[in-house]
Amino acid sequence: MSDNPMSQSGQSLLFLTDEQLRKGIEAMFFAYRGFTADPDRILADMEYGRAHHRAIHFIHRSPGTTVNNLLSILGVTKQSLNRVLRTLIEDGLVESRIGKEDKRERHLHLTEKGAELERSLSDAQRDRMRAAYRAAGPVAVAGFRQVLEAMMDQDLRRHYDTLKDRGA
Amino acid sequence: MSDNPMSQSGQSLLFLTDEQLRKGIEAMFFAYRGFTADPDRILADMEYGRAHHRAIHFIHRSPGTTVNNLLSILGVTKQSLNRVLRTLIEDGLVESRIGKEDKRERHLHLTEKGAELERSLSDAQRDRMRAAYRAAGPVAVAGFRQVLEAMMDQDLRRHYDTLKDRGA
DNA sequence: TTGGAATGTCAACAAGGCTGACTTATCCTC
DNA sequence: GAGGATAAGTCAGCCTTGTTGACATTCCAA
Repeated sequence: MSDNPMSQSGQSLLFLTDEQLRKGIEAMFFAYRGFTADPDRILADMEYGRAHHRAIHFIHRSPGTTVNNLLSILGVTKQSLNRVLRTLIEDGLVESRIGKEDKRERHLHLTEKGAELERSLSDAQRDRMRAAYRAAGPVAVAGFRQVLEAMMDQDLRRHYDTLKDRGA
Repeated sequence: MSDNPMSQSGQSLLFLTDEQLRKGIEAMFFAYRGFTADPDRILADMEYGRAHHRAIHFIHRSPGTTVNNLLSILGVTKQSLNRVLRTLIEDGLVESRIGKEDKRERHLHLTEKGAELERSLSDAQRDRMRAAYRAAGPVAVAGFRQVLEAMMDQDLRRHYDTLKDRGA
């Protein structure tokens, strides 16, 4: 199972050693903590958590999305999402409109108040991302995105691509 | 707050637009799901969760580490860690040895059984990481690591560097 | 028109974070 | 040697956010 770094017709595959992979795994772990730290701090002051942030983010990205669609993006059960959604609706951050075509569906939109929170959360997260991007430079950023995209599950990748293409 | 892509003496800063940053944020979100998916599947069959995986990983990485040190790496409270650690010790995956120098300390080690689980978890996670690395290539991987390292909090970065240097 | 499929809601439970208060054992300094 | 500081562990109780199960509503196709 251990790698042979110089196999494959002499081409250097040193970046595929177990040691390099382990470093990548730990980098993901620590970086993700930083990635969520700023929004988490904002949310902690209110009675919301990371789940609320995720819902707000994707409703902002896809206004009018249905609960079912949101469900498959977030990868949680509808009961779990529902609890989060209910508090957001009660607090007047999200609006749930009964579908015109199919009355079983609920279409989700941010209210002005919801959009405000979304901005403060994504500003915080973007600031950190921008600092990291700036420090690493454009070539590194391209590589960063490539590796992340290759790391996704295929069905999640579908959602990601759909979102990616929309506002480009 | 919106970016001016062509500022800074004509140098292209297109990779710092809000849109690019948003794509990076979503890439992190979806990729992290993939990153944890395989170990999660293995753990779900047993009565363990992601918290157990993290403890096992870092005990494996730093055999003999103290509870306090593990605490600061994982960034959780001792009550939270203790719950996890207790089950691992009871199940014979982790051994807790009283310190030779300082008898207040407990030094943590994986048992053979614990090392076995660690291998099966990290094999699964490494397989995915390897596939992503291979698909993206060495240049992309270098960029990936640079951006992640720039994204960490400074105090976490310390832990990361300490670990990184050890087995290199 | 009726039964199955899909959408969404309510209730209850579990994992794993958290705080606070406390004990025990050990170390170290005055 | 006494007393404060430190390492570890414990108990109790709370919150968020996952889960399953049961159920109502709506749509659509046989």
